[in-house]
Amino acid sequence: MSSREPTLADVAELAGVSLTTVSRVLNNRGYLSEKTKKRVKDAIEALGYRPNSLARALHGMRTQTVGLIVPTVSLPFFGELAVEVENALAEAGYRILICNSLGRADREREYLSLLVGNRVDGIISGAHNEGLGEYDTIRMPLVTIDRELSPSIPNVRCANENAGAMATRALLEAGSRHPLLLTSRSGPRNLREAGYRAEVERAGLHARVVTVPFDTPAPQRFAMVRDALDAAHGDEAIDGVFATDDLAGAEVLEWARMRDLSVPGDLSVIGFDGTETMRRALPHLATIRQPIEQIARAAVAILLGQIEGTEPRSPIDQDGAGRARTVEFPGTLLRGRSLTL
Amino acid sequence: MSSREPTLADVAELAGVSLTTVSRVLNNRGYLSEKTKKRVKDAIEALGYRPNSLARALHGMRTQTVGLIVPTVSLPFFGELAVEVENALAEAGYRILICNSLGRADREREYLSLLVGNRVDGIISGAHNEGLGEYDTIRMPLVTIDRELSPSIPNVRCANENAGAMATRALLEAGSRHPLLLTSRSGPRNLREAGYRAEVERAGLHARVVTVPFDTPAPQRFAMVRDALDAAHGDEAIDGVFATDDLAGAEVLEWARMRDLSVPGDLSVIGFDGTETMRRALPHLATIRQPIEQIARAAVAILLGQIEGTEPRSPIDQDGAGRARTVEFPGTLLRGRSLTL
DNA sequence: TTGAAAGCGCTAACAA
DNA sequence: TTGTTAGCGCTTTCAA
Repeated sequence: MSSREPTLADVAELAGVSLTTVSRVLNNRGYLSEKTKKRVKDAIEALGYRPNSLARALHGMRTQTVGLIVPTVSLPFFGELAVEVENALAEAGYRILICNSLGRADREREYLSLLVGNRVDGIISGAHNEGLGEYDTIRMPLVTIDRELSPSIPNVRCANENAGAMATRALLEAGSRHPLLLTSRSGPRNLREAGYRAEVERAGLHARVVTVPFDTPAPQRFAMVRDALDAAHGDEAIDGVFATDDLAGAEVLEWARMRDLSVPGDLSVIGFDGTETMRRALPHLATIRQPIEQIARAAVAILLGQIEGTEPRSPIDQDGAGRARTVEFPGTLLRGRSLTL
Repeated sequence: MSSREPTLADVAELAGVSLTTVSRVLNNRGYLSEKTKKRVKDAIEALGYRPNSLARALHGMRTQTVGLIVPTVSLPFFGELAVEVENALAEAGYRILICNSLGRADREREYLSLLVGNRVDGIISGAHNEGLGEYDTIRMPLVTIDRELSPSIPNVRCANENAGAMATRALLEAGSRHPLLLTSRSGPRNLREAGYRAEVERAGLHARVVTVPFDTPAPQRFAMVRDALDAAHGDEAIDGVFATDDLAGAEVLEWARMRDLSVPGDLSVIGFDGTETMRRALPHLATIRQPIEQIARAAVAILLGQIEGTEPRSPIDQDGAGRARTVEFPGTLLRGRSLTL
């Protein structure tokens, strides 16, 4: 807009000192007389000068910026995760560059490039399309959240398998004999599913898994849930559902209402995540709360340890071998009317 | 990690050409023989070279980055807004730097400084603590979303006053005679409130407004809503509530359940925002949907117009005088079981 | 078709 | 206590 941003030189000229002196005042380094200090500060004030962080970073210094890649901050879990990561970073004087991959590999690839191009000091990824080779190219500190990318990259997450078992147990204790799992992608990498399967088998029951992909667009999504649940229900009456996220849990509740199933009379429901937003929206939905703040803090601590080259001697996990650390935090069962009255 | 990122010089050396040539290949400028082009490209590939955008931007060029300030992306409205803004920007080759002010003036101030320091090309602010003088210092393109900051700064928003009236009318049509407004800050700048008041008066009824600040921490928040509604209800039975955001609407529903008020039998409820997340979580909550995508696109269009110096001759609004444009998009009434069965 | 050299705004030796 | 100077990685005249 109005002309260009003032530079160090402008300040120096106005204050009648050299560039170095201004730089010193800015960084509070070396010996300065109070008088020049004041003169420089006044000049800075008068011009509304703000140091150009790009030039600063170019000098080989840190950018003090960390990239965070998530599927989309519009989902409460990732939104809250982003804010917690931002808070943890802010305490250490770092800032965050948030990237929404939307679950698309091309966007994730692009963002990875962007982050490297912007010389962030490190990356936290909570969204990795499996098989994105680009991560191997990354020459900077990297930590993943939730999904594990590779055994050589530190991973922080909720103890998903335990939590999955906990949720399933809660359904069984509420009397469910035919508990069903509603998740977004089934497979061996789905640890919540593994917990569910283990617990169901232990009870001598059989597992039933229904899948609705995470990134299904809004209009079709509920229809898919409805159809899938209808099909399963016709097969053998569903009397309990463990949905691996709370929004899916909400859809189960809506389905139950449509089909005149009383909750928890005919059907118990438990979700996953326990974000603040979903607690406010549906306080009666039982769920497993992920310790988002702890996860964010641990991820940041590990990353900053790598960046600053001083692996913090944190109490959390330590892997003797060459393998990176994996840190798991337990989830918390939040009971609610959707489970037991 | 492994050593440092490769630079232009590294590529040039490996390819056996000059820096200029590599730069040319990168930017596809000037005449190059196919042979050198290929040699350079191979070298880039081999080294995994990624241009340093900071150095590039330092050269007075655009950073192709726009800052977005919102209270917090953990709230669905702002989360979805951020993603839409990001999408609109991406189409134009720009990226986004998301900042969560958390409603704190100090953090907003800090972020403003950060954005200027990072030489973003422009700022979109959806979170302005009133009376933050810093905005006057901003020498770059600036657009506000929702709340108006100053008449000289373009503002894009939902037609809040109309929408507030629409919501109120919906309650009245559903039979409410004592509709109450639940909002986060009451006052003349609250346009949804203005719409509510106008409609209530037109119907010859009296306005009742209950306030629970936006940034009340989770545990206290519901208690405050409950107490305030209890007090109002004891005063004169509430038979309708217009909550100026859907999460507050959800709390009203919860309060009604606690107090054994049937919805919509005893009490009609309508919220505001209509985000995808809240539609999934509470599809039966009537609401006014804000056209988030349109808002985001318009804000980006206006901002890029300023940045690129070609005010797009958009159909939307045009202000003859020196005042900036204000763009309003209508909200949409989404009926639901909380209003009428 | 290619290269040499200056400079973007800043920091950091090295002098004075 | 302050200033001079040489880069950081890149783009861009101006020459060749």
